[in-house]
Amino acid sequence: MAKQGTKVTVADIAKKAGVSVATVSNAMNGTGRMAEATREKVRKAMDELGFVRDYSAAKLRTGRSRLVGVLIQDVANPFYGEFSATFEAVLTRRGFLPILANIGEDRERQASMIAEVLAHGVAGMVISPCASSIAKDLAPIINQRIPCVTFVREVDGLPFDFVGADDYEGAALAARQFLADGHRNFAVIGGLEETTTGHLRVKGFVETLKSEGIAEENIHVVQGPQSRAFGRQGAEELLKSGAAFTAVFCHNDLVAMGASAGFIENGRHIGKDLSLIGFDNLPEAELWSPPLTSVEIGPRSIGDQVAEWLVERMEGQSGPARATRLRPRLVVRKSTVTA
Amino acid sequence: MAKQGTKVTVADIAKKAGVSVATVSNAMNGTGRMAEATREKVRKAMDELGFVRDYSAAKLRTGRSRLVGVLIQDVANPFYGEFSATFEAVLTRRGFLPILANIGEDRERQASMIAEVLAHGVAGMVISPCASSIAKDLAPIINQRIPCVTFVREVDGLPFDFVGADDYEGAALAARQFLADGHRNFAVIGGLEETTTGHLRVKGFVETLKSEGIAEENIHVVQGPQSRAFGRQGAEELLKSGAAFTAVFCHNDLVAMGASAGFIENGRHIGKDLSLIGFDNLPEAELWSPPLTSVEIGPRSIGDQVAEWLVERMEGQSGPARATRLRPRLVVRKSTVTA
DNA sequence: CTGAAAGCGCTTACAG
DNA sequence: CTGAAAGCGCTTACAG
Repeated sequence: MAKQGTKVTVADIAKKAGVSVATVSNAMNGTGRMAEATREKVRKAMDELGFVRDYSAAKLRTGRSRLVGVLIQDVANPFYGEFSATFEAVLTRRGFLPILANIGEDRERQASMIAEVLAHGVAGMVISPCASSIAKDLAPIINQRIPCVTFVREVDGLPFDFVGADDYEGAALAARQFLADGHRNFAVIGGLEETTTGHLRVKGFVETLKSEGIAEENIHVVQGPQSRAFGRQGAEELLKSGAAFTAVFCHNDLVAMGASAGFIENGRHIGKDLSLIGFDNLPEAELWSPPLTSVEIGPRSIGDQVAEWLVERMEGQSGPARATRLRPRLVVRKSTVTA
Repeated sequence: MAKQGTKVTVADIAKKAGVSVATVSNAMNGTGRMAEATREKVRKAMDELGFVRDYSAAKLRTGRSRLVGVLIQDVANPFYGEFSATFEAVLTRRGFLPILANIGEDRERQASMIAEVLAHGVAGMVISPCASSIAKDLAPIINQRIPCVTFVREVDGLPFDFVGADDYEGAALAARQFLADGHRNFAVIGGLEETTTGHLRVKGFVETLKSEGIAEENIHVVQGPQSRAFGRQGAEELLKSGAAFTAVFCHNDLVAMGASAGFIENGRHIGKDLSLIGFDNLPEAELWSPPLTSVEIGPRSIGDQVAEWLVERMEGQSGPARATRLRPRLVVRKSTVTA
């Protein structure tokens, strides 16, 4: 059935089907009008010759591509895994395919991956910028005039749509829950201060507590990378400092899971003598023991919104840059108890 | 600095630098020999004009591409997330970029994603085939003569390299641990029988027990999708059946985490009256409460090996298809106790 | 090294 | 619908 060896082109299909190359192209792309019988003839010829179209030739001719760049911190981080899965589902449904690159927290790698992805001629791009990014780092995307949506982490001065969560409010929800449960001594295992998420979550938590009369010396903050390892390390640091606290807010669920292990190993009992709140409400949060109270922001909602906006832009919609911060929701489970 | 509007081509660079297009191309690709001063002139012109090379044009001309297709079940599954991160790291270091597509357990989607990825002119492809796949499903890859490595799930009759884990032996390790701990009544929450992993893990576990004198009626098996949700459902089914068991082997850690929640909600105590073993040793296993005993097979080792073999093939290495099943290792933690 | 040219496989404007 | 042709931006063989 499939011809092997030399490449099958639209010209071969045209000859086989007894039509012009223009008709083959139109049949493939659903452009122009044509009798159903003609379309069927073309389809049959393609099948018989084992035709595989060549998007890179089409891209060269039209300037249009069906590839989309996705630059994230690390796809092994479950938050970005969930995001990517949703984003990919929407994009492939629309006929696009994602090119994925992990950039870590490395501005140099981010720059070189932006360049690589652009060189592949993507139709659009989405990026959650690495820590300490500034607008200039993303300039090549602007110069290429391709649509881009940033997400999760915001960078000032960019002409791109942004989709994130209301990090400040999410942290405030955690603070209010702890206060309602009667806690008076707090700790935070926060994310990197050089990211908007890291900064805003610590800020939202601390400011909310202070506005309710909690003194600064009763709020102990450590900050670092948003990883399981740092969660555990943060827990150990807090314990070693001798600080008194009964309620711990973590940058995200990964950090909370690491912290949970760190606290338990050192004799604390989550959901008994220690309350713990995470962020993201990953699938594991519900299954955790005890089930983890978490601020839900929905990587899947973010993925959907990012994909929608990017597709709109790729389809030519113009207008000023939009920004949305999805409303968080606190999912209370057994890791939080009254003081 | 960067010219906006019209596209900057090698011809523009050549004119600006006062060299030929051949020299520009050679400078870009490190081909031919040339004075360092010439190379520098070209680099400078590229910078000043904001040149972005066009791989799709190069691909059309040479037939060679720097894109690689990655077809997996679901990147939101942490196992595939870890795999993808490792694979991506190796591939980008070698100058390739991955196109990622999730195929679920859907043969039709698998077929259409294979076609899409091929149409983008990838230099190679890696795929963990969906359940019930047969060799014919992957025929388009063979016809296109592009290198391919399959992994995790094996399909008979394919001329591709395969990288997986020794699933049978991994399950046997779990069985032997339970036996050594004195258990006599067992349950399995297995994966889909239509995948080699699902089939071999159940088989390895059950056969090992039987060979040690355990009767079939003391081994209760349920099988289904390798998800958290099925883990919980499987736990509930097993409890409802009234079967007696003190040791449960799960297809993987995701299933084990779901099962863990299901058992705990129904009054069982993991690491006390119930022993639990997972598979994959995800980062969460160590942090779980109680820490989860798991068969380690290493998505990262698999990612490394798949990437190495694919790159070798893309660089032209021929020879018969290779297959390796990485040796599993049981990581014993507190979710397993003596009966 | 230069310079001029061909050609990869498409899409599309054009005349019929 | 056909048919013939141009051209997207590269790489590369060729003669110098």
